[in-house]
Amino acid sequence: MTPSADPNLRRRPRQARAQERVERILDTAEQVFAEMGFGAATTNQIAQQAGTSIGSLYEFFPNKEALARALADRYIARIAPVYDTLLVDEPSLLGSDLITRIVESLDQYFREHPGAVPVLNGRLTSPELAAAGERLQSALVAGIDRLLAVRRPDVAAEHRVTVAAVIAEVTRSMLVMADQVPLSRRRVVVRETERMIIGYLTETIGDPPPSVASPRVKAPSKRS
Amino acid sequence: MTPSADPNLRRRPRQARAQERVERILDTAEQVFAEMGFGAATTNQIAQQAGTSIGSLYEFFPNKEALARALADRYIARIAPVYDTLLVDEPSLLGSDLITRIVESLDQYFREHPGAVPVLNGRLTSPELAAAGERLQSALVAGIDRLLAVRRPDVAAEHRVTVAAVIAEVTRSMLVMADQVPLSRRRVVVRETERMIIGYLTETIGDPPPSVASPRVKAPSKRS
DNA sequence: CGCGAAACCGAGTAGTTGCTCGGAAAAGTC
DNA sequence: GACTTTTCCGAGCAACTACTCGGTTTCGCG
Repeated sequence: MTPSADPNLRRRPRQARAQERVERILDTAEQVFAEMGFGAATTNQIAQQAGTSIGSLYEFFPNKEALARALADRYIARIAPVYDTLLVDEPSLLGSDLITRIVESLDQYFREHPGAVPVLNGRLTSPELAAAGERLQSALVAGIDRLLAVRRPDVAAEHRVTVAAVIAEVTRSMLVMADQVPLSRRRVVVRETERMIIGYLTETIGDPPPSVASPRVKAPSKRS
Repeated sequence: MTPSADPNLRRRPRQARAQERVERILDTAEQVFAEMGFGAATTNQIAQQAGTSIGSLYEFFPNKEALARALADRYIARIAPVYDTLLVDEPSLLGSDLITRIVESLDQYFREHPGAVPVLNGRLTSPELAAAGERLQSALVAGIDRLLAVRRPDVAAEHRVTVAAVIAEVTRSMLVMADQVPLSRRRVVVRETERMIIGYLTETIGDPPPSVASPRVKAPSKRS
């Protein structure tokens, strides 16, 4: 069985030892790309820092760009399930709770996968990685747009997509900021992000959907 | 008078011809750094694309990093007056008008100096340029914080600086987004940015709207 | 003009980079 | 064990990089 050959790999690692090595190379590449940018990073350094040899690196990866591509693919694959659960609608949730869920989940993901931040941030100067970041962001916009469409079918599509894009962008940039702030302030920043977006959403589109025949919803009294 | 020798220049250009050349080199470097990142950019390409020779480039700039440093300094110098007028308080202005002024002025600046966007964006992988971007952002945070302090001396300083940082970050990221969006939608994005920040500010710190009730912004053909 | 200073040039240099290749070691299979 | 396949290695190569240098052209000014 050939599980669809990866075009980013010159040869698929068959033994566990080699698979781990490939992963370790990717982990290191992620780190080095984030530190000095794609252009300035050297494959020799990546290999050495990954505790292997350039020979081994090029045994599996045909060239430097393939490294970036494989990295990008890995991000997409890893974050896909998060997006899937995130962007599935649950009618029992208020709009504001939806925002909270999105922001909190992404924040948690970034805490657990620090290397993903530069990708979302767009700080990695490589066409492949930049494209991956944009794909991720587009998926987020589309998902939020879908959620909005379900809740407020009366809002014009054009306006809706603008709102979705704004929400996605603020989410992204604020979470990146939260990631760079001292750990003790991280929660504060995340909460401010949620407050800001919820305020914007409410004012823009009108959070409580009175017209829709929605089953009653619990109203957690949270705000001031 | 000797206007304090520039440490980024190996020799100061004395003739107009040379000064223009230096500027052109900086303009090109800005463009090339933005396109491919500092690490991947080559000085030979910069020289060629600037319509000059590497010899001339190195006649004035001692090395590649100095190029980035000079570029950073030029940004700081160019944007300083904008910040100065922006962040000076005018008591006649409402808080919301202050926000509008800040966002509009920065947007105008970015429209007139497209090369500045990547710097603010943090997309330029060079310690010097990244530091310049951060300095700019810090200045913006400090300025907003000052404005807030004057208007709401009762708000705790710690909270105030958080709010200022949030406002500055959203301003930055949204203006970068506005810059990358089709020109026809740019105004829309800028306006949404203002609405969002004003809403956040009002809710957070309670902007006292003395006379007029808060203007219900843009509710196009939809009732709630 | 003339002449010194400033500006300009680009082939060349030392060093670095991405990447190859032949062979040694380890793992899998019988 | 013996034989095959996979994995690993790192010296070395062609290409490219940042940067130099000696020489030429242009400017400023009397």
